[in-house]
Amino acid sequence: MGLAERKEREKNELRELILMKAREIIIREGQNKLSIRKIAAEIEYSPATIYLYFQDKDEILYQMMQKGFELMATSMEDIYHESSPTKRIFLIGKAYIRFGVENQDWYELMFNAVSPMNHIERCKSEWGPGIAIFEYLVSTCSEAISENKLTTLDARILALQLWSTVHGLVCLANTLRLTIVDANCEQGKECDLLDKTLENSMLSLFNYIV
Amino acid sequence: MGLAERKEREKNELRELILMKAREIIIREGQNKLSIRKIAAEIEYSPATIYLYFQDKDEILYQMMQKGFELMATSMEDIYHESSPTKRIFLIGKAYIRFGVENQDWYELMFNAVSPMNHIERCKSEWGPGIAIFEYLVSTCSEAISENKLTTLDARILALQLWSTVHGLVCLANTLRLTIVDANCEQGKECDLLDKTLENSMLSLFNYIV
DNA sequence: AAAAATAATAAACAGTGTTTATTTTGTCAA
DNA sequence: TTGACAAAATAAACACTGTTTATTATTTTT
Repeated sequence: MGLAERKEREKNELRELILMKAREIIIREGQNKLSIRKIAAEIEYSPATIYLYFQDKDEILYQMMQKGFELMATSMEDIYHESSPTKRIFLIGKAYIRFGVENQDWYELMFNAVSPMNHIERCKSEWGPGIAIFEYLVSTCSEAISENKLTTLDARILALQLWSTVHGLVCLANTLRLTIVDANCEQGKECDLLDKTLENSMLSLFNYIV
Repeated sequence: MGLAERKEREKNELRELILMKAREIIIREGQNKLSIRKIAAEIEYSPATIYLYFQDKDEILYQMMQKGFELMATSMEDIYHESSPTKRIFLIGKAYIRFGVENQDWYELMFNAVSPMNHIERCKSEWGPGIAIFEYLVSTCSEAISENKLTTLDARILALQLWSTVHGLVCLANTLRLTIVDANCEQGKECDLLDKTLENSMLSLFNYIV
């Protein structure tokens, strides 16, 4: 008697519909324009209904964050083909920055927003995809370190250095701080400064061996 | 006839009172709890009155940002005594991170918030104190480069590398991303990872000469 | 003292997230 | 098929938010 299953399926379908619409709104109007009431209006349910499927707005944002990680993962797929770990790190950095400036709302959600993290407090150690990306970077750093015989370097610290650099760059760019420091670097468009700084960071981090 | 002056003074006094209360609220309850109505209640005026002294909330946030820069500047005062530019850069980095994690709300306003920047759009090139700090870093980098005879380095790029790294670290720490990646690094308290990464960055950025 | 200018406000508008009590809908046994 | 029960959906309210407008109170000037 597939009744319970059907019920379950229907519940999941509405859950997915809510997330889908939320995604559409974020893409169309930006993250800060997303509201429970707007989702409700678009799926033609009352706002209260959404609370039968999600604990609160934070949980929706948390789910959106997960979707963002999926997006990022697919945008980085072709990098894995690169065999040289050093070059791979460079490509990861470039792709990371690219994703960050081209998907500002997702990026904000994934790496800057605190409200979806409030939700994590409850279901501890659930920032899975985020950790996965970082751990991938760590192991790539390990490979690169042994390839370049830079035994003095700690892979974890190196990974964090890289992450901080690109994260810092993306944040500064997205919040218009680079525009101010360097007028040539306008929001949205490809910015030399970003690439140049990343390149320099790579060079110095690998002790000018690259 | 000091009437116009008195009027002007009174107007400025209320302006300052508004900013003072806003500051108190931010310190007491955090930036996202700051509201026009709360300020109004605390200064015992109606919310509408505030709009006679400030265009909108963004302008208040912008003014708060300026206060934040003053705060940061005073917290960095003793660094100027250091004569070695290389050491000075390191001290700036440490002080920057320290300020960032200890004054999260100010930091958010100064280096991450977009809404006060909306206000900048109107009164272009007004992120003065922010630029000042960056330019100070650039010139310190220049000194350090010539001191260490690293003529291949561009002072501006180097400054941006440094800024990105510390900014990235502060952001990751403040938004709980470091907590997740490294369980030993809890919010608020001094975190080894921050210092270690900064140290490593300094080492690599200066080509292991330091 | 009357007129003009300035300052302050009450009330409304259009939003926000969330909760509670109520109503509608669907399921299942008698 | 009908009545009982459970599940799903909602209307309405609560407590907020930023901002505007028309009105009232105060102060200055004539």
